[in-house]
Amino acid sequence: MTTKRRNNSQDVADLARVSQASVSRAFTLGASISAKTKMKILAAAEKLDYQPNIIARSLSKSQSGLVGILFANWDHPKAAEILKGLCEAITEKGFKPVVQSANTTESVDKAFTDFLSYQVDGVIVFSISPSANMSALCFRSNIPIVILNHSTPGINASVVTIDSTKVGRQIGNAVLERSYKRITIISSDAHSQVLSGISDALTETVSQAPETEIISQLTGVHGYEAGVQTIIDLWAEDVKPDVIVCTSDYTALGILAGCRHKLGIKVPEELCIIGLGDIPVSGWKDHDLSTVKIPHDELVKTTVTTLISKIETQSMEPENIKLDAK
Amino acid sequence: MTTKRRNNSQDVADLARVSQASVSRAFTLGASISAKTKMKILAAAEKLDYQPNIIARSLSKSQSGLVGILFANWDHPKAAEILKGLCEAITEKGFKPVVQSANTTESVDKAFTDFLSYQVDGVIVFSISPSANMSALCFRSNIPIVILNHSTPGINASVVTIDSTKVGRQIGNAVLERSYKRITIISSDAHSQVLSGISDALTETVSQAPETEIISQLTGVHGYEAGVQTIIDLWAEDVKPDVIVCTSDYTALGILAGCRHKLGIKVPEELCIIGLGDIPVSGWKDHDLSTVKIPHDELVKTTVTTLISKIETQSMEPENIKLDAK
DNA sequence: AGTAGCATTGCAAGCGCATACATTTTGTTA
DNA sequence: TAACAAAATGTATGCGCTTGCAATGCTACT
Repeated sequence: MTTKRRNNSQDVADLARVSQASVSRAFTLGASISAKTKMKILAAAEKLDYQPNIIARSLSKSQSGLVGILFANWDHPKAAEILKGLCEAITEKGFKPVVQSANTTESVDKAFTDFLSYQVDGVIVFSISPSANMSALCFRSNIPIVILNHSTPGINASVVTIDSTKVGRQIGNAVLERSYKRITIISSDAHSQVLSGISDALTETVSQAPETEIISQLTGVHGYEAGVQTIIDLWAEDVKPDVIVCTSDYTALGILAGCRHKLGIKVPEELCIIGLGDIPVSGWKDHDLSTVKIPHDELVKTTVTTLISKIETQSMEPENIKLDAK
Repeated sequence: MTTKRRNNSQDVADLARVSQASVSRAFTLGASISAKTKMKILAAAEKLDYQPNIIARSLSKSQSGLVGILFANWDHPKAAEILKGLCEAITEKGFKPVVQSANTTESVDKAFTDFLSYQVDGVIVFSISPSANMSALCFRSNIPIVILNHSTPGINASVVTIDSTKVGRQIGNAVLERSYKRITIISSDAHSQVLSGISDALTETVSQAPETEIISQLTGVHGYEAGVQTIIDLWAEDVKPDVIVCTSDYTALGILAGCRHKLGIKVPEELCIIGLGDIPVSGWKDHDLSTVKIPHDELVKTTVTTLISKIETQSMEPENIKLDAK
């Protein structure tokens, strides 16, 4: 079977008895063209299944309308929601998202060079940072980068995160209000900026109450099973906090299960568990967790808005945007 | 700030003192070029931050290397995993995924025309079907479509699904083996092919055992809360199955919670709950569900492989591929 | 040395569209 | 109705790359 060529603007022009340029104008918003010929052209286009070839348009306008999304953390409880939000917001702004998955340094670099090849107009990075090399390259090429949910100092890129210091203070205040005394912090990622922000602010806040203290801090605990094990270990070592602050809701659920089914600890009577992340499960009736709500939707929208505005203004100024959590 | 033009192949050619065509060949696998000049060109390219402009390449080769992913069901428990799998598999094959979100008829059509504009080489559709119009248009334009996890007859597209008939038989056999007598089927999507396949095969299988029957079948039940309510309603109406087959694991969890916390029904002693979907929660220790495992990974890989092979062979033959579940 | 045969390289013509510029048409005003 | 401004259209070029074809360089063999 011979592959029949797609119809192009010239074909439409011939059918409508106008010049190719007019066809182009008919499909360009605000171009100088009369209503009458525009009608004629659109009719002809319809008849020929014609759609402007955006690849060609991209080439001649030297901007592709593509936004690269580099997605690292697919295990994030809200991964689907976040990606959906990004894609929809990007589409709504008249761009198209090209998604790449990457989590090692090499694959991130590879993804970035691919993005450059595809002439993306901007890049959104989720839960990871590009190498200094790549961010510099993008900077030279005038391609703005916005990083969501991860912050690395010294990168030529804008960053959108939650205000972890504020979250830490909020948790701290909540803890003080309820007169808890012994705090344990459990997190998965030891190097997370969010963690250290929370940890610092929490430490500072509770330091004002003489009898309240952080009795232990564990990192590298990730997921449900690990949560179960962790709480068992803590009790075995006789480390018994009355509040546990947990940076992942899944882990929080594991801790909860461990308390109830293995150790017979009453939650929330004997032990209060505070999670961070707002996974849907946590709202279910048979669990009782306190959760810090992260405004993912707002984070996502802000990210896209920031990027698009940078694309349109050709601005490469790095911005640092922090949103409040609840 | 004046936007400096990205370097192009001519710039590299000038620096390396060769023709522009040679630069192109240096970046084309298997092109006729000597090792020596290739080195020289690559060095020059490196120096200039040069990356071939894939947009231009696409235009001249009239194939974009883009694959459209139309993603409808972001609430699917494995949405992130599936999308990740699709993106990675597509990238691995040397293509790039462009993701669109759509669930209404109009937005699907819009997404498809966008895909056509972007000259995608193929389209993957998840959990929804394109309109007959669009599939016909793609057919005329030689753009293969593969639909994952949804089947609509009479569409010019290939379909990859699980073999629901076989799943239905498997469940049926399991039910018979354990001598359950009264079956209730609960599903979210009334029009799902998967459901009817399971339902039919299950009906047929259990019809061989005289005392076993399907006592009720509910559709439109979706999510945890709905599951809780449903089981309460059933018991209130004195409809008391000893097995519930549930096409969504979230709903299954709701039913489970309802049994245990609201009605005091012992699971699995008094009632067996069978879920379909394999969400991670279901493996947790404090739940006891039977789950039909769906080989998402295999489905995803098969989908991509099928699409790419169609792209490369220019084949528009619709295929119907069914995989086994466990 | 001469030359056939092959590997390299250069040349130039597109790919489909946008757009600066030239040209024609339309509308406006005296 | 002439004269001129504004709007509409056509013409021609370029975006950066691939690729058919022609020209060149090289090897091997007589």
